[in-house]
Amino acid sequence: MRADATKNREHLLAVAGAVITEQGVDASLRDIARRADVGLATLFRHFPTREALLECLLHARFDEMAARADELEASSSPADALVSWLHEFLSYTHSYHGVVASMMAAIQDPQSALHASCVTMRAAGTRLLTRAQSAGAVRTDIDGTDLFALAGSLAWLGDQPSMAPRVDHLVSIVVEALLTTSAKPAAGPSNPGS
Amino acid sequence: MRADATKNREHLLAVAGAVITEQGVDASLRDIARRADVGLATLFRHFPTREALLECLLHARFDEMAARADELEASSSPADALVSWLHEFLSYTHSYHGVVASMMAAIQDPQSALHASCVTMRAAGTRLLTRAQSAGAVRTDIDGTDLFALAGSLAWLGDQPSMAPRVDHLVSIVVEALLTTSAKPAAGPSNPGS
DNA sequence: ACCTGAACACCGTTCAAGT
DNA sequence: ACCTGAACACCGTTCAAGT
Repeated sequence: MRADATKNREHLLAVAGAVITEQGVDASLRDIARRADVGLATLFRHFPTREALLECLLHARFDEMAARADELEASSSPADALVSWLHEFLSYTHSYHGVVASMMAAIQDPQSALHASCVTMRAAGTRLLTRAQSAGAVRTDIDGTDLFALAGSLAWLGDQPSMAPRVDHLVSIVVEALLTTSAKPAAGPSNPGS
Repeated sequence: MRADATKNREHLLAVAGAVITEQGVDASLRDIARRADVGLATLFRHFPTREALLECLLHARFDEMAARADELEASSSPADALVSWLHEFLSYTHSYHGVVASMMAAIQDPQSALHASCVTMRAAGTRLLTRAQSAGAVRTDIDGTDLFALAGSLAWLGDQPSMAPRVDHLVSIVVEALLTTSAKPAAGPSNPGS
């Protein structure tokens, strides 16, 4: 790649990151090119689709999230690791308005530039989920895609200004529904002590 | 209103209903006017905003949903009424792709043409929720807006083609989290038979 | 009183023409 | 090899001009 091309590409990514953080994933591509002082067609050749641009922006953080799952797997209890990771997923997606819709579309479209990253993300969550299920900490009637769906729907809720303040509360209710240890300790003492 | 105006208005509503059912709430208004064989400006004067058009399309069904809540209140147990109503809410919103996002925005914007209808809808759900809570059938740490949020997030999930098949399962999990009677019968024999 | 075509400022996408 | 301006077909919104 020619030197000016690399420079354009990097500058475009920086500007796109700022604009999308500010306006969401449906921000005007024309506006991004304009702010980057670059021809619109230049943006399109570097990133042939909006999703290709998104992928370059998100790739690093997606990998971090996968690595974070490994860390949590080593350092926390199965249930805590899963719950912590879910919270980090939510706070991350919250910084790019509308990104969950793109992720939901990409996860089942192998043609999408975002596909691989989403599969990686789902795999990381699935790892934590199955570990928690093996430990008997989480109900076994859901799989990694169900977890992905629940996380996505809660993330979407966080994108709605009217509902954002209540998301933490609703997350705790959904988490409680997943954990088998929430056996209503007050209700019945099935096996309380050792 | 002049006779031709009424005719235009009704024809526009019929066409808009068809197009939006087909393409979702973000369908092109220009396309709707075109299919209705009417000038674009005519559509704009009858319905000054997209939400005003949506409101006219949804109003009747919103009222039906509120009436349906009353019926269920009279005919079913508190828990069954709430769960049935939630399912009807989901199957209804499913027929207008993207409508839940509009509802979430409208519920806290009194300026929105959709505001009143959404408040009515939330009130209907709240009625069933508080009845179930009074009967001790549903957890008391959520209110009508939480219910609206959960219903909305599940409806959004149903709009995502990749996740639609799993929504029923996830709904049942969320419902179980709301009901206080879901004391995990398989886990511990607290009170199995009579 | 109501309708309409045209204008305006946007958008994503493509491509011939430049260097 | 890379960039760009201009063209194209869209979009929502507005308004002067028609009947």
